[in-house]
Amino acid sequence: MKLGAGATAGKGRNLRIHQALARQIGIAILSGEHEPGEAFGGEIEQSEALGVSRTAYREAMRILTAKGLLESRPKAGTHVTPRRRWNLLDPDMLEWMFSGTPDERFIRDLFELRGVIEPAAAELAATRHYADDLARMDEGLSGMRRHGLASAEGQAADHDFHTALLDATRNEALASLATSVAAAVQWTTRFKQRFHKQPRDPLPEHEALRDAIASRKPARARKAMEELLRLALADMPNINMEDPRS
Amino acid sequence: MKLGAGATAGKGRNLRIHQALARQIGIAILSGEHEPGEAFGGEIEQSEALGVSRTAYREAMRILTAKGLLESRPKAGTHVTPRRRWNLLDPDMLEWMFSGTPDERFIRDLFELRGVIEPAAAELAATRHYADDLARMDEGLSGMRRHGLASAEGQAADHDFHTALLDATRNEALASLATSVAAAVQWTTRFKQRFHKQPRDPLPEHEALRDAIASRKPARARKAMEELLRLALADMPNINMEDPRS
DNA sequence: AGCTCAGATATACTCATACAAAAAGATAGG
DNA sequence: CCTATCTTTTTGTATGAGTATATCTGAGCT
Repeated sequence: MKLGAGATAGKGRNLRIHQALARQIGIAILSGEHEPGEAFGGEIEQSEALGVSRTAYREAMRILTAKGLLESRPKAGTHVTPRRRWNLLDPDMLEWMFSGTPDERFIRDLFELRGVIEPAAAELAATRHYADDLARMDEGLSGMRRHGLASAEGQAADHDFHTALLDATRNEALASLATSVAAAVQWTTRFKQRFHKQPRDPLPEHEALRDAIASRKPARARKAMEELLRLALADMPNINMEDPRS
Repeated sequence: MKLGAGATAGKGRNLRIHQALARQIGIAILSGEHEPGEAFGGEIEQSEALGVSRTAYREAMRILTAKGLLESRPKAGTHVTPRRRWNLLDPDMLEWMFSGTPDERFIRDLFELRGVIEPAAAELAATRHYADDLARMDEGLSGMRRHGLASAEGQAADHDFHTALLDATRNEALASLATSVAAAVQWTTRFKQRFHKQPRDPLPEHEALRDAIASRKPARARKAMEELLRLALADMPNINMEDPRS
């Protein structure tokens, strides 16, 4: 089993062996290739099968353990932990999860989380933001205007806008959910691009939101964000927010 | 510099060297002993200074890198990453953060996050919960009744109640915030115990919340959770939710 | 003076091997 | 049948050698 060069188009660049291994095995676990509770083979066996040294293999295991995917004890061996213990909102985990075919149900969950976090964040940002927060949001907006949401630059600008908003809450706990929110945003737009040839331009709502925050109206900011999310959801016809079972 | 046996009373049990090291260094970084951007010494130098092998030291670094605290490149060395990249909501990180004297401002942030997550979660749980979710919540409640919130068992039962509620949302993204919410809950009660000799019993609100969920009334469940949080906040006189700057 | 490129160098990274510690499982004793 | 001890498997730790790569240096060119 080879890894390394261009393992996964787009993101698989220049990773050290232990990182590439962690990514590869992490993706395998997240995609359901290994059941929770399943025992991995011993270190020697596995590292040889993968064609890497025991050192590199062990360092990969440390990474996966740190993210709650594995646990290992002497004599007992290494096992996949129950899903409940996985740090699903970890940035790397999200990247791994979405590197392949993402689970539609988890995208729904993420979008729902976004629906919980962002309206509250908008409200807080409206009262607490500083000038530079607004500047960052405006920069994001102009980037979206310039490049459009079809391009990678435009999507990055969208990302920046939402991250700036979360930072403006002056709440580090909320701000560290930026990656999770960004993942939801990313897949929202990706779905839109997939289903509509001519997707609706979400810029007006973004600007309304920005203005509500700039004028320090918390209630209006929340409403603006909720409207933005409502319209975003409307563009994802295949996502059903009502039924929790797939 | 010694580590190992009983490093931090209460939690420092039976950790392997790499885990103990990661914990120790992680705590040091989180408590501000190392500025973001600061360069660590080389592996050889550091591992010798700590009296451990390079293997163990490197594995500790892998763990800390996985949590976003460090990054390292050949020739450049190992540096502390900017705070914005830290995975503050990672369970281990929370444990490390609260092992010493916790930052009061971050507790405020966590409580605010709780205030965003839990009302929404209560609303969702009311419509989506299954019988076993309710059973778990009831078990938590009876544990709180039996032991009281002054005891460790009672606090664990409280923890279980809130975790069961998050699980009842059938949303894995929300559920994986359980540890963060639990940390906030834990410090809420800890503050209460510290300031009031005879802290108010929060059981009535918990029961009202449970009943609202059991009878599948989303709006009432949200209200009940908001009331619970309002009263909890009232018992923390030193936490000021208005001023974002400490 | 500024830029491009080639080389030197420091540093993390990988590998192989040996040994230590821990914990699950087997075995003997009560 | 339960308890304690011994055995053995598996991860954990240590060490030394060698590799790869990003940064830095400086020469040569524009």
